[in-house]
Amino acid sequence: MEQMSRNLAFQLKKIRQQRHLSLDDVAKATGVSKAQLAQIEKGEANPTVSTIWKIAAGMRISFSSLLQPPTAHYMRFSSKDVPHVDEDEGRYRVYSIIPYNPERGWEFYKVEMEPGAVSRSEAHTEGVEETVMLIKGQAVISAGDMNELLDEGDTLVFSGHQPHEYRNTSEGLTIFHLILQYK
Amino acid sequence: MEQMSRNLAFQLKKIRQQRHLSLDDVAKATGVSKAQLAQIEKGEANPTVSTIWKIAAGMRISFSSLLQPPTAHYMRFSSKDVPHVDEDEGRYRVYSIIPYNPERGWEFYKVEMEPGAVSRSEAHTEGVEETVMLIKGQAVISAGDMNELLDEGDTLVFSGHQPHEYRNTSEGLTIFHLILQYK
DNA sequence: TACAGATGTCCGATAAAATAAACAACAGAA
DNA sequence: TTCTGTTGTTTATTTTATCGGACATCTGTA
Repeated sequence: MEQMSRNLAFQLKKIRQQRHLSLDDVAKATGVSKAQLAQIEKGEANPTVSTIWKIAAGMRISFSSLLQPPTAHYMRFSSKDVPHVDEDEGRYRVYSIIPYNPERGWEFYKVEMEPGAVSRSEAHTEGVEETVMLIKGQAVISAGDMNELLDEGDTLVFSGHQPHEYRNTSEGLTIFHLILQYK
Repeated sequence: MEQMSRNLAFQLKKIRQQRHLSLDDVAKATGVSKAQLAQIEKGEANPTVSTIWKIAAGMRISFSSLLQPPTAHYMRFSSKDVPHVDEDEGRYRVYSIIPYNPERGWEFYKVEMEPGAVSRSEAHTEGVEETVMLIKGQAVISAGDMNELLDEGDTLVFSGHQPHEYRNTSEGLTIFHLILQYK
């Protein structure tokens, strides 16, 4: 969420400086007060859509150019404090490595399954694509008429639009990475 | 402005109904209050970016899909109350037919020039492209080393990144359409 | 130096966005 | 019918986005 404010702050300041405009100039061109513009450029604001509209219209730019994240940027997700959810009485553990982000459109999980653990998922609405990369152990993934056994190094891509099931068929811990791609 | 609210209203309601969710469901998934969601779906709200972020993230959709205007829609601009600006002592008249819109990225003008009228424009910042379609009369358009004479039916496209000039070289009124394309 | 203009920041007041809770309308089930 | 749960709407309250104006800082100029 304040991811957005940072992008906005960066892009607005960049465009304003590229055009050699002062805050007063932009305020005059957009109808947004100088104070508010200053707050936005410092990333300390949470503007309304009408404010963003005024800025985009006044500056003759698109929304996307205002909301785009700065290029050549990187982001690190620490292995500490990764939120996780348990199923099947703690024998199926899901770690959210990269949470969903509207700009990105996908999310990334690490999953650990104890021997014999099972997880069932309802059908996700419309176009969700699941990508499973098996790191350690063995798992069977079923959906409709699909029934695939994955060993270490195997990767499976399938549509999540129907109910599906993950099952650890090995004697030990099974670990895999999971990407959920939306829309 | 409230163009935005309408799009948002339409798209959110559409997605919610496609997925057979109630306002309570969406409220739980996004962390945005039911009351606010109801207002948004009715187009009576002016949400903040953080609210939109929460909705997009919770519903696993992108911003663009939330802000896109409904397809198969049309919009009429009446010839009445078209705002216009005068230059060169009223001998150069600019009518704003379609004002700039951040989703569209361009704007549309009708221009009327009395005989001998001249208009000079400063260089527009960065990537502005001008398209002139001459409807009636005759005009010379100059920019840098370009110097083009346009007759009825002629069209000229050029970059507006340097100072340029419009001049009516005919004996009568000259009329042309002008599209300004940004970015 | 003093001055004037321009720039970005800060502050109090106000309008409005967001929430939680109460409410009405409606459904299906006993 | 009555009851119970689910839906969307409305209301009251809190929170905050926005504005206008005051302020401090820094120019370049006389």
